[in-house]
Amino acid sequence: MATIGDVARAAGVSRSTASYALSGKRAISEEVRQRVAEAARALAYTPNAGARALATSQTMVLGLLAQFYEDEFAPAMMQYIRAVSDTARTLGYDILLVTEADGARALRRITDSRMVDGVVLLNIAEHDERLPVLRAAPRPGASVGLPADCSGLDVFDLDFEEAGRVMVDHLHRLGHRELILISQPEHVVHRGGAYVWRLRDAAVQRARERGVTLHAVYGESRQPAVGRLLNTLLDTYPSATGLLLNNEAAAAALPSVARARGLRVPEDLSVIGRYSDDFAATFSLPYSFIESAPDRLGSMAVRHLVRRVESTTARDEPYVVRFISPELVSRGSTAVPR
Amino acid sequence: MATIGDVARAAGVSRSTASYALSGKRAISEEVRQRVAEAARALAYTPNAGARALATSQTMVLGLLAQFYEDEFAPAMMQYIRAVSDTARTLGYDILLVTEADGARALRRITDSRMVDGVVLLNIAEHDERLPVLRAAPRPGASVGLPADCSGLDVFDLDFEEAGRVMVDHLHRLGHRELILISQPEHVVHRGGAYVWRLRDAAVQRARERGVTLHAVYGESRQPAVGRLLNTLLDTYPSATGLLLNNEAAAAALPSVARARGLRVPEDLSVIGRYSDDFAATFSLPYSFIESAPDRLGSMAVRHLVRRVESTTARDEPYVVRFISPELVSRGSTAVPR
DNA sequence: CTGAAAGCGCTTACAG
DNA sequence: CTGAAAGCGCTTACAG
Repeated sequence: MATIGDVARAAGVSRSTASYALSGKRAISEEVRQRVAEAARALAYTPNAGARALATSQTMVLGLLAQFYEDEFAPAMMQYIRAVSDTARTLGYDILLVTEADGARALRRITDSRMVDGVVLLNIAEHDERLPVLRAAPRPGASVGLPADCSGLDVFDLDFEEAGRVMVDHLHRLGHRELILISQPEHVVHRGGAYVWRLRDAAVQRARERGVTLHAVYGESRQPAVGRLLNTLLDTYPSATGLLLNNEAAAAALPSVARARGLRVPEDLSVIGRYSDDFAATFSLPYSFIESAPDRLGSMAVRHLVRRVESTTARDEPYVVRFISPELVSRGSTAVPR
Repeated sequence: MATIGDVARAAGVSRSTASYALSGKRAISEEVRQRVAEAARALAYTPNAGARALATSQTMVLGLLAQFYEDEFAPAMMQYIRAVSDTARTLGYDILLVTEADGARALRRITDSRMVDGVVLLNIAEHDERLPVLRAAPRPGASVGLPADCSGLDVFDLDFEEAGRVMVDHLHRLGHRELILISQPEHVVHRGGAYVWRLRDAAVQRARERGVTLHAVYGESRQPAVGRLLNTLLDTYPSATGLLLNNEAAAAALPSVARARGLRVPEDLSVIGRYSDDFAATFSLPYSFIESAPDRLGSMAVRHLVRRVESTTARDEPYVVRFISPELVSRGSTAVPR
């Protein structure tokens, strides 16, 4: 493989001149610039990334830390990964994907060894063990998801409280007075999935304010348990007219449960989910839903991170916590109660 | 961040001794070894990855090239990515994930710049434009999926021909004489998805040999089209007693279609799918299926790649093409025809 | 068993 | 506008 030295020799200039001609970081006579460009082209010169990283302390790589849990409904994760990866590439960065079970250790490894210029944390927990590591790390980070302590990183998340209120308000306005809310399984809360209780608590409170009866339960994340649960709930609360789903697996299972029970949506039951448009397409879910916007969140996280990485002034700006407002996408699955 | 020089100074030895003490690559007195280890620990020393890569020409990073297509059923991809990532980490490698639309260009970029020691290609097409780039690249590669020309890389795939035969034979043995095979959409074939016609052609031929009528059609990849297609086919071939699915979206859509038609499986219809165990769990598919084994394939690809990367003898061994034998996982969805 | 030195391939002040 | 040189942080022959 050709080095900058080969290019310089071929162009008849010094290595520094070749470097400057290629980077454009100082004035170069047009003639020399062309000779260097031509030599680089002819030799198919590509800078050695390691050497450049060593010289500049920049790798043009971002770490992406994804956590996987056995008991979790996986299809949602891919969209965040794609959003982060695509946005990063647009900005000139590659992605080092880390799926190690011990996220804290992995984070330390890739930042301490200077493999990455910054880091995006996915699937963040309320008291995420990666956070102290990130705060002590020599590289900045951003998270998708809201931890209890947001110091030392930029945070991006859906406004789950508002999402809960929007769900309740929407059905209340249509005249519903008894609703069921199925959240993620309780162990997701124990693991630190704050978005579960954030939506739930806000929905419960809003329901109380509106005089709406809300049966808030924790769900399951797998079939057939989640299907059974849906049936049990519909049996237990026959007078409930609306179903709120902060649980992807439950949403994916609902169509077949509804069909089996001969339950028409929205005539017999109004339904609002919380997932992404892409998820709805994959599972062909015919329900109105709060868009969880993984693409927007992933993209925002990367853009902010890159800004912090690249600008010396941005590096020391205060950290931000940014919420996306929930958008209710109508698919016609809500109506005046029966 | 501490450098090897800092460690050496703290331990009162030269940098080379510190390096050797840490790597164990030459004999070191136990006392010095301990002093160096202690100094490294105290200073939280982590080698700079770029510097090490420059000195050793090894990055300990593997590239993972994933292609995404708009018209594709995405959930399957994640399992390959996880398998590759987890296996790589086990072997001491990190993963550079590239999702760029222009895969050939991306491949050239990461290999020419020496960002990676080797490369895994996912979602490979029959005449994949990344292949010539890989053959010319200074780094070895492995693919999951079988291209037309396997020269210059290691290839791993499910034996889709055998899968087609196993499906037909299984139902033939039970007494079925008329079957429907739903493949991926035809545009997947046009794009170079050879596994589609590999399974299809083998199934067609085996059916002919066995005297079985096989209606082989291309499917859809999205709802609601795929649901409509299922209904149309079941209407068109009412005497067919078995359904073979080489199409994830169709498999995911079948339960609700069957329920809507009051169709019992396997009493009225025997069904065999082709997907992974994980996919079956996610969509709670109650059908017997040929395991597509993304974890095994991803893991094999990485192991072979790493062997080639690390061993000078393996580097020049002939390239391999390895097929996984299809395993029929019984879920009780096949029976003697009605 | 240990050290001084060269070299990996870049970038960027320093000097002219 | 251009070049010679230093330096980024490692590893590894070379020498003793």
